[in-house]
Amino acid sequence: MNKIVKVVVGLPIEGPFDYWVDETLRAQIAVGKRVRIPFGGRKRIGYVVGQADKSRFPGGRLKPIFSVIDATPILNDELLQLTREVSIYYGCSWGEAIETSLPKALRSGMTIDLPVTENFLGQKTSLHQIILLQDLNRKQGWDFLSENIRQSIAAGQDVIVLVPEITVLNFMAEMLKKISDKVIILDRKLAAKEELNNWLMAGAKEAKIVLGTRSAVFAPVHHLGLMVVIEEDHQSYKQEQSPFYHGRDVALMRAGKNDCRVILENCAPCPEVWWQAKKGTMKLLSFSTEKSAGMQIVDMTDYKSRKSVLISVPLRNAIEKTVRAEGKVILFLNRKGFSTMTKCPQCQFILQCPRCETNLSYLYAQKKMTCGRCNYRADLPELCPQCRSSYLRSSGIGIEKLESELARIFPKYRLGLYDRDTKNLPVQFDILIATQAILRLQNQFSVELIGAIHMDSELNHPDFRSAHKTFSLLIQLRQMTKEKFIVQTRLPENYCFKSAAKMDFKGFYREEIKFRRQLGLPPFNHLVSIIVRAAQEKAAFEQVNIFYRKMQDTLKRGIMVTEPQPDVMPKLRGKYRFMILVKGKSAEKILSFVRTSLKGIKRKSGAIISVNVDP
DNA sequence: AGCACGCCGACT
DNA sequence: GTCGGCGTGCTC
Repeated sequence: MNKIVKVVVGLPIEGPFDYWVDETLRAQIAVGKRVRIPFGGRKRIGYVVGQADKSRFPGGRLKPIFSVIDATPILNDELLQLTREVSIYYGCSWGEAIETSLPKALRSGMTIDLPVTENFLGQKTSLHQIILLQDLNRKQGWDFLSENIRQSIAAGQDVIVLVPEITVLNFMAEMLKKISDKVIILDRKLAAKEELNNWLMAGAKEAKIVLGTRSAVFAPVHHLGLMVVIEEDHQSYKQEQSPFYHGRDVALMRAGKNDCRVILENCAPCPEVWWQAKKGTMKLLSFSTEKSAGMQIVDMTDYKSRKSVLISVPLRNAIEKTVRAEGKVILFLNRKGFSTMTKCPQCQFILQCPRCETNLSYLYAQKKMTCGRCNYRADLPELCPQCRSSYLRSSGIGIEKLESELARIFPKYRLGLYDRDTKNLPVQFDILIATQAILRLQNQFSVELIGAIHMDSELNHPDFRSAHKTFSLLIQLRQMTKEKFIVQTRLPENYCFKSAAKMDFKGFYREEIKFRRQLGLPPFNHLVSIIVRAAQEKAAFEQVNIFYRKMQDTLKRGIMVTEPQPDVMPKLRGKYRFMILVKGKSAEKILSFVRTSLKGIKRKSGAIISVNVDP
């Protein structure tokens, strides 16, 4: 019965693979344990997913496993099933899904001493219910959340709370410690040893709160009662490498298996999620604002002619009034650094990243040119590197340039900067000039006035989520101001601004859903994006077209394929990128279509194809 | 993902 | 003649 084990590995190949188990190892074998195996001529770690008496492997005699690593399985049935489901949905191998679910210490084969605990999979412990919590009132929203968490803990159940990133995690940790003294933190950025320790504590028997980033959705808790996803649509929940999973969606999968409750929290929910609530799959719970700060839209088309006018008259007046009354101001500009383009006025040469071909930004504080996509850095050249006859001129506005403009306009005001790399909020300031990184602190402080310098850059992105992203930014910024919110735009008639000004959520989602329906975008279809990348542009281009032609030939009903186009990032880290979008009702059907199309096509050397479900 | 096997150009 | 290019295919 246990002569043969079925093993999967953390590689993009399906398996499972059969191995022979020597008699001396048979007693140790169990599903969910790690084993050391010979694989493709080298030693690897494999994960036992099954046992058998005989193998159907046609290749003759099986290789024997070297050893069994774990005394107790590190994966219980629930996590085995969950990772299996994740692998099917996102189109990766089971082994890859298992590997992303584990702390790095365990992937590297470290041995551990794990106590034996049973898990409660399949036992109906609570009502499976999904709540979409729209929390525009921090007090009531928090009361609701903490009450739910408290109830689960009191019932002896575990709670998993997912947060988008570390600042929110630290803040939430303090809040959650008021509810329970057992708050376990899980984050891939922890040191290997600490990560493993916390992972082990997450698996302990007593009820606890596991607080973590994306990967904490796989926390090995045994009696899951509630999952909370804070800022449900945050970008960081989507893994940008294979497996391209979304933390929120895996949370929903996991909750479905365990019959546990889910609370998805967001001020301006993702339209896909909003639609679920509208259809009744989820319950929408809205706590409205006690008092909403006034929002004023300033039409900047009038300012077009006058050069270098960043601050409109109404905004300037509001800043003066606020600072005079000893209030604080945030000016929002979603662009790091000083300038965004550096050009030679003589020969028109533009400084670009050698790997991404994007214009380099200048970081004034660091005196460096940098690429916003990769981590390329260079010094600012004295003269034009091409014609050597002129100094370079910079244009394009980042927060550092805005700071210098403001220093000119308001020489007496204290100015501060805040972006992704800012560690601490400036201690004293009258005006804080910030990128969207400021939203990390949205629950931690607020100001009297927020001015958005131009909100249009987001809206002009060729991304079907851009309208919602803009709306969401507007709503979140508005929540951070106590008195006034001024938005400068050249698109004042756009529904994002109009509905945000009126706090008209229904209006916004009605428009957005209409737009999504017309174009057959989520939630009405699933999207799968296929990115073909290669160092040689020709290789990438030819590969994507080979693939596209094959897809055309084998096209199925209900599946739509767009023509290949350069990706939003046409070149990244030295690789040219082309994209195909596939649309269809079911992600699984799209994926199986993509798989069959992929089979037997001619492969161009150096071209890499990656498949991203729900990009 | 690696690594081995396999079929066409410049070397001692 | 052989060394080696990377194109193709497999890993129990």
